Amino acid sequence: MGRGRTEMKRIHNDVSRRATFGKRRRGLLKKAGELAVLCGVDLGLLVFDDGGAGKLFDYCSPSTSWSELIERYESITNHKFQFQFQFQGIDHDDDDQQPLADLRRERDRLEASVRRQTGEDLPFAATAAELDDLEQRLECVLGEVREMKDKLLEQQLAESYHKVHILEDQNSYLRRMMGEEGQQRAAVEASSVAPKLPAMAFGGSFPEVEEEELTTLRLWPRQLPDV
Amino acid sequence: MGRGRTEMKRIHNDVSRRATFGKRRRGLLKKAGELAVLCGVDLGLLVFDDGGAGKLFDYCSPSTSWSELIERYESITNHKFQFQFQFQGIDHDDDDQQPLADLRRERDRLEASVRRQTGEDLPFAATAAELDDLEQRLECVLGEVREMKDKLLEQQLAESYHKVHILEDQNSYLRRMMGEEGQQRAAVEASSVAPKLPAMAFGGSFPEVEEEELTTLRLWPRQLPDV
DNA sequence: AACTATTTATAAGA
DNA sequence: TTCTTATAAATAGTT
Repeated sequence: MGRGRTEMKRIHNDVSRRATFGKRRRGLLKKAGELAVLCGVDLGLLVFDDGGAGKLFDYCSPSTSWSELIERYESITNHKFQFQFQFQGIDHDDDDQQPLADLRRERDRLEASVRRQTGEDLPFAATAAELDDLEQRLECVLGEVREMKDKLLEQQLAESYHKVHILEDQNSYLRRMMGEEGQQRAAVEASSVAPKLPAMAFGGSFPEVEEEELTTLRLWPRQLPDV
Repeated sequence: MGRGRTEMKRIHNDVSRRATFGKRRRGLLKKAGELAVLCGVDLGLLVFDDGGAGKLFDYCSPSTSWSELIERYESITNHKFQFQFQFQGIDHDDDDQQPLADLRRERDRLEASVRRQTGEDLPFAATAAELDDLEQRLECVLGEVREMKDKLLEQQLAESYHKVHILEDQNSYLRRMMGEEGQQRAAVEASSVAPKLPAMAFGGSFPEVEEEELTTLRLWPRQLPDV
């Protein structure tokens, strides 16, 4: 797809290969997401970028997780993968983990002190490192969770403001349609939990919010990764 | 691509969903192969067909294998499936294993989602309560990990003090045995770097600490702390 | 990163 | 199902 057909072999020009990688990778991830959503199937896509940063791109369908996918794959293919425990430090480029750094430094100091006194390495070093690693990862995940919670609350708040606005509009329209005598009944608190007004309750004349608008403003668009 | 645009939601008509699944699945697998060949990268695609036969469709680039892909994925995302293994023998009650497994699964899902995340959109639906719960559990586990680490360090420190004490005893005994003339040479600072005293340096007469005692008091028992 | 000429994928129909 | 075809989407080459 493009200007001229593409030979199906490795692109040797470094620049065009990188460009193509970016474009096709994006396309593939998008299509993977589309397939998952349109057909409601579980799938996963893993792409490794060996050049440069050695990044990883992946997609897995919303209803599942990679560990689940792998488990299912294993059970189907009857393969058993041995996962090695490894402790290569994933460098955390962010230096904002000051208390953690302090803790680690303190521990290093203690270990060094003990080594100085005993001339022996700590046989627990592996376990201590494991705990350290575990702690780091937990901190990381906890941070992510908190961030997500913040975002969630923010969006929910925005959404509820939007809902209030819609309800106020409906309310005022309702009052106008019903006239003075029904006003007391219809004047519900806009900010309280208001039951959805039945669409056809007024002979189909009630001005529903446009479906299109509801779609674009809805809280959790099952949007495909725009990667 | 086709006659009319396609709404990106699950196709409800069973026949067209199946047809679309076949077409798009083939297309996706083809494009995955093209990306792998054109750009010379490692990638893998897993698609599960839940309906009917429960078939599995997959592709992985010629230069690699699924087990390798999974290993690389593990090492990059720092997933550890034996994560919970670290807690075995430390957890007192076995009831703690279930929340851990839950936590692990939750974390997998979370990490995948966060990685998928672009811009401000959260690609999966989560309630604030769920995140709250997750946060609490993470905090709890994090607390446990820190506690374990602290206890480890405490224990190691205490044991090193004990060892220092033994060395001091040996040292003073040594001084007594050697008499006044050797005292200067032997009186090393107990807390400084002390070269290991050769056991048989004094004709086998040096009163070694009892082996039995050394065992019970031995500094670094190769076992998990009995926390 | 944007653009656009083309190719490719595929939705609906046969 | 498979083939056909009109049309949407992806993208190669270019700027």
